[in-house]
This record gives sequence, structure tokens and C-alpha cells, in this order.
Amino acid sequence: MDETMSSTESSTVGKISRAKSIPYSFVGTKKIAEVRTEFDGLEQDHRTGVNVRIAGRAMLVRRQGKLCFFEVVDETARIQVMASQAETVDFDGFASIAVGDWVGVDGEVITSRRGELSVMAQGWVLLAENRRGFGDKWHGISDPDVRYRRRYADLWVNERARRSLAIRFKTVAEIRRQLAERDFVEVETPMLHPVASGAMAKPFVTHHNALDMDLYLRIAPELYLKRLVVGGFERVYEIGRSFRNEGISPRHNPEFTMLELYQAYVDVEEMMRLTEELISSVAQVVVGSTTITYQGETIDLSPPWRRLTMEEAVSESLGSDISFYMPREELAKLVTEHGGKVDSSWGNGKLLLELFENVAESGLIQPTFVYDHPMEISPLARDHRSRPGFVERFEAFVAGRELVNAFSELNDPDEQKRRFADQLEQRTAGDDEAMPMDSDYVRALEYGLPPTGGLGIGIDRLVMLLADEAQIREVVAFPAMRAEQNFE
RNA sequence: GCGCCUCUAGCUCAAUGGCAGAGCAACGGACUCUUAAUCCGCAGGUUCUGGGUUCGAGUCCCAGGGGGCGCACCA
Repeated sequence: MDETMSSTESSTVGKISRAKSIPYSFVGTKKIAEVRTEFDGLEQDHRTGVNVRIAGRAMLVRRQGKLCFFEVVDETARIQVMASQAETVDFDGFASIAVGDWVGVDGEVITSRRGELSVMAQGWVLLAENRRGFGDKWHGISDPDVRYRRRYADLWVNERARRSLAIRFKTVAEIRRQLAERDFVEVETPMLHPVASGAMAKPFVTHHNALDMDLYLRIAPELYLKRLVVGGFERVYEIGRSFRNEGISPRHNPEFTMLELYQAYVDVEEMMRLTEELISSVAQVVVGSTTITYQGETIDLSPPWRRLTMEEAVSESLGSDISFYMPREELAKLVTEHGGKVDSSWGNGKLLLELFENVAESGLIQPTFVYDHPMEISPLARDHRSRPGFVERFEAFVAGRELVNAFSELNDPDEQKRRFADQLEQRTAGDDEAMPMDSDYVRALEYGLPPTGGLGIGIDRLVMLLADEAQIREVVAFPAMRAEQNFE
């Protein structure tokens, strides 16, 4: 035991003023997982003569008179810590450690008579009290409201909560690593926007006092990232929060994380390849396989992914061929027949999308690229090179949900201006989610955007998939909640 | 925003309209090999809130609040 181990101090620690003698540092010699691997396979009732120092949280306590058993958990693993009146300094003090307290322990690595790898505490020190407790030791905390509000407790009590968030953090780190490998530069763009454009959604509004102007929390970073491409950054990406002032649901949090990526000189084809490679290799690293189970379905993420046009997807689901070019009345009839809405202002493009969402989307379980979207619903994508009325765009669907949206970026400033004007028309026609005009973005295009492929991946949804979680709140550390009533 | 479900001790849950309970946690005590749940003892409540029906409401009705699910909106 060296001088930083304050077991003699701790020996004076009583229950009343426990917190007062808490040290300012306590550096263990090993993480618990290291102890476990290093001393794996010992026979029962064995003493190694080797001392280790570990730190963690006492998550279970079993008192047995002059002997006491704890399960101490750190970031890496859990291990049994034993204390005995014969060997442990201030045994009574140690025995009063409660479930949830943080402790530092110095002791010999042994196995118990039952054979469990343990640390026989000699010195120990309280590192923090848990005054609140962790609730029922068998059932833990099951009230979702309490779980999300007190995530710091949830993470100790519900193994799955920890696992799902760990998958999230690892996924983001791995995406960054792989994009760096492909020479993409991670950039940052504004979150406070004078114009809420780049997507179709209702923004949050805020106000800047010194400038005396309203600003919008960004609904998408898209237009700024493309400005950077105009500025000469040829491969950029941003993983960051966007904000949409819409309903909260099992699949929607008001702030959510997207990866948006832009690569100069390539088209939507290249974005497809990048998508399937990136997602499958991230899955391989994060969950150890490209085959995953999501809500009971086995999903194979390995490339190549299935590809079909939006019309093909609809035709397949309907069992009869449909076409974007068929008369509007026929398309509208199909939409209503299949439970969709029809608005008199909608053209064939919106009708096709509505039909797709109603009949095809939820059936796309295995990874599927749906491509060739109508221009009407794609104001930022470049005109299709051969099909009038269409753009070069795809969305990737997995488990019946949109996961990726990508296109060959529209780089003709005149056409972009015209598309914004169309949106404006839809806005005045009552669609308050139509995209507003961003004149500076059009000006940027006038300086010249090279042919560029762009890609957006919903990180929360990707993580839901990898973690097999049905609810977005399970993969967001601190999901949006109403202000807490009756705080205690 | 609409519909359905739900709210009882710190936690997990009981209680045909008839005395609000159990297990765990806490607290006091016993126990030197335990593995969520050893034994003994003790304590713990505005049954989410406010109205109403009833001799009597945790239970039925109405309104409100929190939460969940579905729909709508969206990613």
C-alpha cells in the first residue's frame, strides 16, 4: 500500500461524517477487466499473493457477520470484493458501504471457497456516497420517465441502457475514423441560421439581442456544407445536431444527430457505394457483424444493397405497374385507394411519394436503395440526366425506415433559384414546411459548385438499428422531456 | 394536435365499491464463503391533483397534470 492509499484515514471514517475524508484522487493500478483476464482460471480457495488497487461502484452488498461481500463495478467489468474482520482495516466502516457508493480498494487477488475471483480488501476508501439509492436491486428502475430523467442512475441499474449508449458513442467514433481514412475533413457550420432552409421542417426560433434579429436553430447543415465545397473543401462532413420543432415520438427527438457528407467530382452512384460500405463496415466494427437482428428481423447489411426505383418499389408492392407519367387522376385514385391523402395542389411527384410511403416503405426490411425521386419533392437535387421530372437521388431504407438520403447536388444557380421559387409557391399555398429561399446559397452557386455527391445519414436511427432499440430515446443520452413537475 | 392505456410506500407491485398490503431498499440486531431474494425486529402512505356519485371510493364518473403506446408531422 503506498502513500496515496488513504486506508488509515478511512479507518477513522464513521457513518456520520463519511463524506468528509474523501480523497481528491485515487488512481487504481488496474481496471477490473484487466484483473479478470490476468487472473482468469484460478482454482477455488486460492491466494495469489498479488495486490491490486481498483476503484468502482459497490453495486451489491452481502453482509455475513465478520465477513462481507461486494460487487464492485467499473467502466470495464465487475468483480467481487471481500472484506473480513481479520484482514480489512476498519472492517465495520467498510461493511457500512451502501449499494451505490463509490469505493477504492487495495487488496490481494484471491478466489473464494466457492471459486469466485475476488479482491480481499486490506485498505479501502470511500470515494463518493450515493445518498439516493438505486431502487429495487432486482427490478431496478423501470419507470421510463425516471430512467430518462435520471440517466446517471439508469446507466448503473439497466445494463441495456449502458450498452445502447455505448453503441451510439462507438458508432460515431467509428464513422469519424472511417471518413478520416477516406480523406474527409470534419467541419463545423452554424447552428444559428438566418434562414431555416436545407430541409422541409418547422424550425425553432430564437432571438439575438445585439443583432436584434430572429435566428433559427438549424434544421439541416446542408446548405452551409455545400458552401464549403464551393470554397474549395472537396470532401467535407459534419456529424452534428439539427433541430426540428415537431412532435416527439418513439422515433423523433426535437434535436437529433445527422451525418452530412459532400464529395466533389462524384455523383449519386458513388454515394450509394459509400453508403453501403460505410454502414456495413461500421456495423462490423461496432456490433461485430454485418448481419444484425432488429426487432426480431434478421437484416443483412453487407453490400451490395438491393436497388430499385421509387416506381418499381410501388409497382412491386401494388402488384401492378405504375408510372410517374401516368395521368394524374389515376395516380390520385391509387393514393386514396391505399389510404393516402391527396391535395389538389400536388403534382404527380407528391402523389408518387405519398403512394410509396403508404404501400412500399414499411415493407423494405432488408437494406434497399430507392432511387429516381420526382423533382417536385427534391428541391436541392440535380435534374436526372435522362428522365424528365426526376432528379438523381436515392434514399436507403432498412427495417422499413428511411436511414439515408442522398443526391447528385443541384449546382445550377438558375435552376436552384427556380426550385426555391417553386417551394415559395407551395409555402403560400399553405405548406408551412416548404423550403424558404436562401439567396446567399444561390449566390454561392453562382461562384461555382463542382459536380458533387451529398449524403445524409440519421445517426440516431442507425444506432437504433445497431442497438436493436425501437425507441430513439434509448439511444439518446438525455432525450427531450417536459420540465419536471414536483421535483424531488 | 387527436385517440387509447396508465399513475398506490424510496423501488417493484397487490388490494370482487367495504379496516391500504407484500417483497426489496432503509433503520436496529444476529451471522467468516456469499452470488437478487439468510434470520429476527422496526418503521414507512395527501393511493398524481381537484370535483362528483355513494352509507362508504385506491376502485365508478367528470376535469386537470405526468408518463406510455398508436395516429398525424417528420429524420
